[in-house]
Amino acid sequence: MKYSASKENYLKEIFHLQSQQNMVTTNALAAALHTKAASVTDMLKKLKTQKLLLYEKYKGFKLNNEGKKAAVQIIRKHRLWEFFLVEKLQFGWDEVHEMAEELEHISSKKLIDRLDSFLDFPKTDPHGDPIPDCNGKFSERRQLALREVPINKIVQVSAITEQTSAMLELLQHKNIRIGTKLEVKKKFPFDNSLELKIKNHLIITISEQVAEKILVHDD
Amino acid sequence: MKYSASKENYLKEIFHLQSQQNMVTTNALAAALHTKAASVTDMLKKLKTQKLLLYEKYKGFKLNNEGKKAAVQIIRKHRLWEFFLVEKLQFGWDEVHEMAEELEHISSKKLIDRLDSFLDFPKTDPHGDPIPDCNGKFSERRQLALREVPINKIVQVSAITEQTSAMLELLQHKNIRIGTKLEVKKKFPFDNSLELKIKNHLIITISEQVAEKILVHDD
DNA sequence: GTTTAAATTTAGACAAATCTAAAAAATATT
DNA sequence: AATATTTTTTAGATTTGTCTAAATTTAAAC
Repeated sequence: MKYSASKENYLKEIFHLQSQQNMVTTNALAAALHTKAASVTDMLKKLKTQKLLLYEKYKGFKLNNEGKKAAVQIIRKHRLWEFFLVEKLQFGWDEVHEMAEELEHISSKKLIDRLDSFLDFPKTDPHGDPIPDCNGKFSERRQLALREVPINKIVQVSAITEQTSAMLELLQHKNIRIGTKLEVKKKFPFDNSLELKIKNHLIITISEQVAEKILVHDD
Repeated sequence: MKYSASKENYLKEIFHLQSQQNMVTTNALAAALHTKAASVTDMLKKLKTQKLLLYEKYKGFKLNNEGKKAAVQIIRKHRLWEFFLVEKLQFGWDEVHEMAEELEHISSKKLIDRLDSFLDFPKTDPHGDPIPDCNGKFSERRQLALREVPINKIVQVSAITEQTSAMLELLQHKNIRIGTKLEVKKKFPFDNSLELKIKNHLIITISEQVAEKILVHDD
């Protein structure tokens, strides 16, 4: 039930790669973990012995249910800590990843469930990625780009697809972050810019380039 | 500037032992760390090489300034995390130590300084031990047992000298914890029990046995 | 002041996680 | 199909932190 930080990093990374492309290769995993293929092979054998992974030499590998469950718990921790760092300690998106990489290995399940409650059960992390609940379930909501949202519909920001500091600066200035409630009040066909109402009072304008990078979901 | 979790545990424990008895022995350190004397000797050599420790074979050892500075930073982290766990995540005193043992090894100084600020710069942890500030300074205040406090003087609870769960239960019931403001309204010479005013309104009674275990300082 | 006991250190081994360099298997190329 | 290339795995070494058992030093007892 408790794994080393290194094993947890492997589990998490395999989970990510395997949900993107269904074929995960030794080399790809090595690259993602900034390590060497030989080290990956070594670890795969250990994870297989611990029954977290299905693995046949030269043939490929993937997480079994046990492995996936473990990976999801690590992802939950990572994203909850990121949320905490941004929401409570006032860090920017771009600063929190490394810290969360350490915090995600804190073992106590009770701690993370209390943190979840303290943060009021957030559904997405500051980058907009979904946070699984304490049973490992992701609540999936249909996301769409802000520029596709109909006029006068209230939506909530769930993700930003471009995570640059230039974007962060712009959004901070305009008071937009994950969880912000918005309503599109006007669309200008000339340049596809939008006028938004934020939190029921402020009116701001954003450009087409920004509007297509902001993903939202129903309120 | 960054040390392994294991080294940090050694530094912290040497610091504690050396501030209690000025002679720290290999065996005492081994016992405190639940390890063996041989392992301690091995580590002492490494800490000496890293110039954190003054060490002469068979003669003894102690932290130098560098080592003390490092130890204090770890103690700061441990105590701030304990405070966070109790104050924000609603854990009891008796539950937080193990979790803090892990959290204290999270490396970011910026994180811990932000946490300090978020918690409003607490001066003592939930066990009443002082929390050093971001420069490593302990703010020392004169403490005295509650039974020694003069009538009608407002004081603040700074420590409980007996950390049992029976004591915790009693104090939780009576709404007393670290930081609580108190005023002794009456002393009964018959049994040395006290009547206290808590937070300017509630009047409660505590026994002599309890009153001698509660340390307070000026408000 | 020897001898005995206790504390400390060394020597050698082990587990986890990593690496380099070489071997083996699977793919791709002609 | 035979050869070349890429991918993956093995073999053996390294680092960190630990251990046991034996040796050494210091302290205590007689």
